Amino acid sequence: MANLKQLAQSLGLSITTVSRALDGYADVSATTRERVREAADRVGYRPNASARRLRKQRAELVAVTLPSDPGHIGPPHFLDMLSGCAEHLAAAGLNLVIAPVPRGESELDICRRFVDGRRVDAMLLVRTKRKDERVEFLQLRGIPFVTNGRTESLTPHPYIDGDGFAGFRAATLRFHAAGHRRIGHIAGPQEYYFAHDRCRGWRAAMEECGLATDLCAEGAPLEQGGYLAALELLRQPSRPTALVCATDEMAIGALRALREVDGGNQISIVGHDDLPMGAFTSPPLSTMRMTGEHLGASFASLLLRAIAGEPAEELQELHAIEFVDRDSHRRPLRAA
Amino acid sequence: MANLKQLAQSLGLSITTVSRALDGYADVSATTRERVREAADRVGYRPNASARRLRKQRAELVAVTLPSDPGHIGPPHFLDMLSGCAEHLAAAGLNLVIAPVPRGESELDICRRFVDGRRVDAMLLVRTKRKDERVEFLQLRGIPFVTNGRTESLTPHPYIDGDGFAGFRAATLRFHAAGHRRIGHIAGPQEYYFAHDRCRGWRAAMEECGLATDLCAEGAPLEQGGYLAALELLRQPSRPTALVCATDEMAIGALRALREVDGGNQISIVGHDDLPMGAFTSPPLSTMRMTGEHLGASFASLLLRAIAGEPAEELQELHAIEFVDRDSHRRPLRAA
DNA sequence: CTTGACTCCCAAAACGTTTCGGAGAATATT
DNA sequence: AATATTCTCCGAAACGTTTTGGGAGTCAAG
Repeated sequence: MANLKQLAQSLGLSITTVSRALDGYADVSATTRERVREAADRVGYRPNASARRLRKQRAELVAVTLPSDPGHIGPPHFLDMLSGCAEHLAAAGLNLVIAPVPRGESELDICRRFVDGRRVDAMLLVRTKRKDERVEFLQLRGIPFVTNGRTESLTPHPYIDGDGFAGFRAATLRFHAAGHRRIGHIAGPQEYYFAHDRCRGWRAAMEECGLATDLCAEGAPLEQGGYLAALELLRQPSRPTALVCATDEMAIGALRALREVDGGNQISIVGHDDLPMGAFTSPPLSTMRMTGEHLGASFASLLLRAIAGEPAEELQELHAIEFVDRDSHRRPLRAA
Repeated sequence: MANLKQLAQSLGLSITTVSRALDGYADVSATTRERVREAADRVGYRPNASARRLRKQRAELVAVTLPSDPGHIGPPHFLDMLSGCAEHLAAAGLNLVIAPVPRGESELDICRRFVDGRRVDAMLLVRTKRKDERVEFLQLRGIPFVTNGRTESLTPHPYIDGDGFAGFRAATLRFHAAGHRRIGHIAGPQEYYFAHDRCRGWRAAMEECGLATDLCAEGAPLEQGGYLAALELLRQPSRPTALVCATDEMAIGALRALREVDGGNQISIVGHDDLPMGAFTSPPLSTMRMTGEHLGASFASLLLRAIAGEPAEELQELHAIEFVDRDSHRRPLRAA
C-alpha cells in the first residue's frame, strides 16, 4: 500500500538500504534486515511493478498470440496448457498475457506491437505455418520465443511439437496391416506445418506400401471442412475403406459424411487430438495424441531458458504420438 | 526500436514536443506534427510501455484468475470468452493476463499479489462463491473488478451471470408438465453461487408443485461427481424419473450411472452449459445455456466502465437461460 | 599510529515517459 | 506604440524502483 520512500522514512533508513534489505543483500546487517522485513510485512509493502520493470528493463511479461480464425483456437486442453505455462512462469516472476488477433490485423502486427513497445520479454506462438512471418520477425528482432509446432525456418528456433509424420505414418501402416488398401487422407490446410507434416506421414506410408496417394482431400481444420473433404473422397469411383484425418474435428465431420452417404459403420477412421467428445461419437473415435505430461510446464521452461540465452538447438522438443484405441478404426473390412 | 530522446535529437526537437506531437496535442504546429509522425513511423518508434505505465500510474493490465481445482476451468467456451474479452480490452490499451492459482496458494493470495504490486487496473473473477473472499478484498481495496457469477456480498458489485434460478425452475416445471412427479436434482457444491442458485430454482419449482424436495444429491462439479450423485439417487426406494443436473459434466456422469444401474434410456435428464460433447452422448444431452452473444465483449465493456468509475449498480447483467432441446429430457415416462 | 580490511549504510543516477508551467516570437487589439 | 493574445516550443519535475560508487565507522594487523 505504501512505497519505498514512505517505508524508508518510517524506519529512519535510506531508500537504498530498505530496497537492499528486502532483496536480501549481504551488506545490510541482519538486525536491520529483519526490522525492515517485518515493517514491510506489516504495511503490506510490495514494490511497484511498473517502476521495477522500467528500472530493470524487463517487462516481466510473456505474450501468447491467440488465432481467432479459422480452425478456432486449437485443442481442447489448450487452456489447461496455457494455465500450466502461466503458473510456472509466475514462479519466475513472469506473467502470461493473452493476445488475440483482432479482425483486420495480422498476427505479425500483434507481435510488432508487443515487441516494439517492449511489453514482453518473450513470446509464445501457436499454430505455426511452414513459412511463418512471426518467426522471421522475432528472429530478426532477437526476441526470445517458443513455438507450438515446427516451421521450415532455416535458422533453428525453440519449439515443442508432436511427431505428426511418425504418428500418421504409423496409423496408415496400421490400416495397411489390417488389410486396407484404399486408405484416404483428410488433410488440413497445407500451409500449416502440422497439417503438412501429417500429410507427409500418410503419403510416406502409402508409398512404402506401394499404394497410390490420390485419395487425399484438403479442407478447413473444422467439422465442416472434414465433412466436405470426406464427401469428396466418397464420390471417387473406388471409395476408401479407411480414413486418416488430420484432426478430430475433421474426423467428426467425416463421420457425419459417412452416416449420410454410407449409412456409417462401413469405413474405418482415425483422427488426432483426443477431443473429449470423441469418446461419445458413434462409433467412438479412435485418435492420436502427443505424449508428454505437463506440457504447459515444458513451454514455460523453454521460455525461461530462451530468455536466459540458451541456444535454440537445445530448446527443441519433439514428442512421440500415441494411439488412442477406441472403436472407429476397426470397422469390418468389406471385400474390395 | 529507439526511444524518445534519440528521436527528438534526430529531429532537432525537444522530448516534450515530440511526445506531444505523437499524442496529437494542439500546441504543436501541424507541420511539426507531421514531421514527427513521419519520422516515428520510419524508425518504428513505440513508447516504452513500462515507462508510460510508471508515469501514468496505470498498469494497462487486467488479470483473470484461473481456478485449478476442482471442477476444472469451467465451460468449454471459456477460452473464447477470454479471447473476446482480451480483444476488446486491447482496443482500449489494456492487456489481459491469466493468473492461475498455484498449489498451496489461495485465489486471495493471487489477488493480493496483483493488486498490492499495482500490476493491474482491474480484475476479472470467475467461479464466484456465495461468500467470496476475493470480492471482499477487492471491494476493501477499491479496485475495479467484474465477476462471472453473482455473490451474496451486501455491497453490490459488477457481474455477468445467468439466471440459474429461473432456468432450473423452468426445467423442473417442464418435467412436471410432462407428467414427472419424482424429479431429482444433482447439485454442485453449494458454496458456489451458481450451484446454489440452480438448486434453489429446482427446489422452488418442486414446492410450487407440492412435491417433496428430498431427491437431491450433491457432488463435485465433474463427471465423477455426477456419477456418484446419480448412484446415490438411484439407490433411493422410489427412484426419480427425471434428473435436473447442475452442469453438463455432471449430467454426463449421471448418464453413465443410468447405463449401469438402469440400462439407460429410462430416466429423463437435462444439464447445463451446452458442452459440445453433449451432442454426441447417447441419448444426446438436452441442456441449458446462458443467452447472449459476444460475452467476452460484455465483460470487457463492464471492466472498462468499472475502471472509468461507473457505479456497480449499473454494471450488472443477468442473462436469461435458454433450453437446448436435444433428446435426453424426453425419455418415455413409465407408470409410477 | 598508520594501514588495510571489513561492516553497514547512503546519495545520486538512471530507466523513458508524460505533463506543468512557462518563454519567446508572431499576431491581433486597443 | 503599447498591450493582449495566440502560436510553438521547451526545461524540468515526477512516477518508484534498482544499482553504482563510495563514505563513515570499527577492528585487527603491521
